[in-house]
Amino acid sequence: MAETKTAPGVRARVRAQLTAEIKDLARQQLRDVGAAGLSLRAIARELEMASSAIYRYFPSRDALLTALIIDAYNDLGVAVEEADAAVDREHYHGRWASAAGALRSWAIANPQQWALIYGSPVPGYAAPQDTIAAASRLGVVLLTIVSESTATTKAQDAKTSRAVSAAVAGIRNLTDGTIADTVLVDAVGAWSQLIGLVSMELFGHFVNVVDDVDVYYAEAVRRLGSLFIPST
Amino acid sequence: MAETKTAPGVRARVRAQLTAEIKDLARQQLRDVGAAGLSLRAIARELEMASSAIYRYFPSRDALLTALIIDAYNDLGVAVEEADAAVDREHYHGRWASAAGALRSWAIANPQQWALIYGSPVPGYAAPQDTIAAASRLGVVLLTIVSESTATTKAQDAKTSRAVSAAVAGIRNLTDGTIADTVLVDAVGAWSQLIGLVSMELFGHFVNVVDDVDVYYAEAVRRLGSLFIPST
DNA sequence: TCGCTATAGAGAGCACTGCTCTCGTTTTAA
DNA sequence: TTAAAACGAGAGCAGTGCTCTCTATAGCGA
Repeated sequence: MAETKTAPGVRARVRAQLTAEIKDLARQQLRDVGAAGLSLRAIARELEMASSAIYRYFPSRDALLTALIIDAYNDLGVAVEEADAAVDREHYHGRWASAAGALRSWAIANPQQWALIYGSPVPGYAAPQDTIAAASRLGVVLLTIVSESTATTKAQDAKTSRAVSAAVAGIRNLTDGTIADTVLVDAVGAWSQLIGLVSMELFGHFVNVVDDVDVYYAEAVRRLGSLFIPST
Repeated sequence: MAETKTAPGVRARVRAQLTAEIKDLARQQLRDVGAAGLSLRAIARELEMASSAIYRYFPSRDALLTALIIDAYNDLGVAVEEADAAVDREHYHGRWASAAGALRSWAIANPQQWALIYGSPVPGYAAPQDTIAAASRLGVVLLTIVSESTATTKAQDAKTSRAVSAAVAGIRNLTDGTIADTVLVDAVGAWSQLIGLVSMELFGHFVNVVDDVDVYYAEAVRRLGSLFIPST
């Protein structure tokens, strides 16, 4: 005996914490010098350990970035989910506005992480399978709002072609399947527009174009929502 | 006499050509390894010159990238301008579809250059003033189509708030100023949506979402255009 | 035509990067 | 208690952007 029993894996615990510490420092570096300037050696230096030791926790720089990407997807997903959940279920316009607002707020608060997930794919072009689950959270929220809001009016005839219907078949997996094709097309368009609006703002394309982005974004979201959400 | 008169600057000519050669090799490297992997030394190696000699032509790696960015903006601008010009002036829906189609076609043909201009800002966050002229070409084309198409129906009352009107004041510089506020808001939204759609596709966010992007994009563009272009 | 100056290129070198390999040490599991 | 797995350190390799110094030369004015 005398096994001191330092919990199932005192080593695993310190490992998890050190892993988190590395990611925190990486995020801090992201803020300071951007993804391009993220340096494993600098992180090791700040941790006062040999640079080679970092590789016990992340096998490569890209692996660290991938971990940060997944975290960012989940972070954003949670933010938008909570914003949606904070509004009365029947108030679809409110839910849409709340979710869209949370999207932009999160992006402004974490611009480098936004760039990580919606900017150019940083590594050689590696979109690991691990990310897709986390990545779909945002889409699920937005599509669900649209889907639920139109559930009562689904009798409208969808006069899109069969080709269009097939083109958006994949996205049906994220909905309950009862949504009309025309609405689905508009919803994906609206989704893309939100991403576009936020990216344009954060990446500097709205300079000398849109002066008061707060006001403009709110108006754009409102008009966007009124396209497919039946007026109350 | 006997001045051999080797043209005003034989040296300037070879310099211009070498500069172009460097940019060509850089674009090639962009295609192969992406912006992150672009290496001045590798270019110098292929040119069979000392790495330090490259700095006679571009003072830094970022300067090279900036030059490529400006070229990309102009390239894209020309492509969209030509697509617009190829359609009968009065056929606004056709012009819109043609311009939007050219936008996506160019992006698919030059994905790395698209990433350069609409992805995350690669350098430390330097948006040089030189780029803004080239960058606005796309916006001018899109806004002009919308502006001209609604010129005949500008009598519609713009029931947006004064705040919204002020928010989009900057963009009026790119139009003739007679466009209604509501249309302006929609036009900037449509513009952003096009950027968003193409970025989503190129950056891999449409995997398992939109299966036939060709068909979907065409439909999205059509529906987008019908928002603010009066039906023929 | 001559000579001076701006320009082009070469080479060495600095500080930095990601990553690998080896070698002790320590924790864990059998 | 012992063998195995995990950990950290250090040296080292190949590569990077960029700077400095040096030499040759092309193009200009006198």
